[in-house]
Amino acid sequence: MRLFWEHGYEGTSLAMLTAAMGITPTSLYAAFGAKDDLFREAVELYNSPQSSPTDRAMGRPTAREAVEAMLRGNADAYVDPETPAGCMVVLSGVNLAEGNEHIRAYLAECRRRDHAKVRGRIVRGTEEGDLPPGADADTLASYALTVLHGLSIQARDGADRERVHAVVDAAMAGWDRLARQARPDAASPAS
Amino acid sequence: MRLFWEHGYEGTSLAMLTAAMGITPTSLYAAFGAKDDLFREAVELYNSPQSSPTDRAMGRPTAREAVEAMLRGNADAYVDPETPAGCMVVLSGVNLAEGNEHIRAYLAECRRRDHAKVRGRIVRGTEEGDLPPGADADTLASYALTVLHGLSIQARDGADRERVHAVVDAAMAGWDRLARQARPDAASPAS
DNA sequence: GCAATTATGTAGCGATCACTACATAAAAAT
DNA sequence: ATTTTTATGTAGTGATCGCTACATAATTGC
Repeated sequence: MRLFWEHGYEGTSLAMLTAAMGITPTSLYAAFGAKDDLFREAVELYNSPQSSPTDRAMGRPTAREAVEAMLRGNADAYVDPETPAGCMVVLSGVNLAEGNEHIRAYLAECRRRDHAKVRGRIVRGTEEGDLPPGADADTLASYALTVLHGLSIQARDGADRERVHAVVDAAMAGWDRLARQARPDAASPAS
Repeated sequence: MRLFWEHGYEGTSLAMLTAAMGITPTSLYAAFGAKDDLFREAVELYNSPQSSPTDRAMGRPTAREAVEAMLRGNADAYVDPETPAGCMVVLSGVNLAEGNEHIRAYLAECRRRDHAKVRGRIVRGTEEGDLPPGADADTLASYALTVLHGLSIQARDGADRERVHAVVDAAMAGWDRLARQARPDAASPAS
């Protein structure tokens, strides 16, 4: 997982994997199947609920707190010196040769699910009243995930904890105003 | 440039490059040198001032307009169906095998220069008075670039023009409030 | 026209890629 | 104890990687 996380799918060779695991290619293939099977298992481990800051954050009492906690929890993980910088789902399948597009598609699907999680939490916020009823959940979620994905690049470029939290501060500064902007198809408020 | 843009440095093979250019490896090496030399030339072409939305945007009359124009100009380019999605500088050197770290370092330096450009434009805004004097230029620039970098991922994931512009709307919604937040070392305003 | 130079194509270099046939070693079943 | 099954290591598969020696073709200088 750490090798794929750091070097990406194609940047990680079987030789690197077998050396890190202390086993031979035969054993690796017997245990995990092909390279992309192993990669999927590594991504699933990365996304496991007990270690996912996103899943934990969604439980916060309000949508705003949930989004902010998601950004901060992930930001902390991105700059953790114990692990590779940034998010594995964002960074491990960007550069692919012809024939490996399914890796990108798989990771894009993971990101799409994250978007759906955040979007769902925001919708819940409008239902529970901590967000205005006309708030544009889709755009709010896209905005939150854009910042989240951007933080992966910042982390890879060496941003420290203070820096990424300052960016989260900045990202959240406009939240309330943003939430008041109704989605285009929402019914007009009765002035 | 388009091949490197789409597939990244290692995802683009010499065979792909020679096929696209219609020349043989010998001619390619005679004209451009090694693969990383060609890559650098491609990035320089990508970053050429006459086609850089960022450079054009920095000329806007206020810092806020400059940042917003930078985001919108790049966002338009990221979703242009005529070119690969997202930003070449952000996306072409993410996954690298051992031994090619200099490619990431080169692109990270490009991104650092973009940060410096935006930061410089924001500082100018504080000097010219269209931003409060204590505005935290470093954090504002980091925030703008985080959104910018995140937009590259959104574009790769298939976001369309409407979507990325909605994200830019969201990103700019908090700008004025953000600009009023003084940097930590700024002198306290009188009263 | 002829020699020197430059440009281009062919073929193949060693290295590494993901992956596997084969043989051996350990474990389980009978 | 013997056979069957499972696990593991060795060695090497064809393919492709970036790159280049060599030969030929086009161009240039005189």
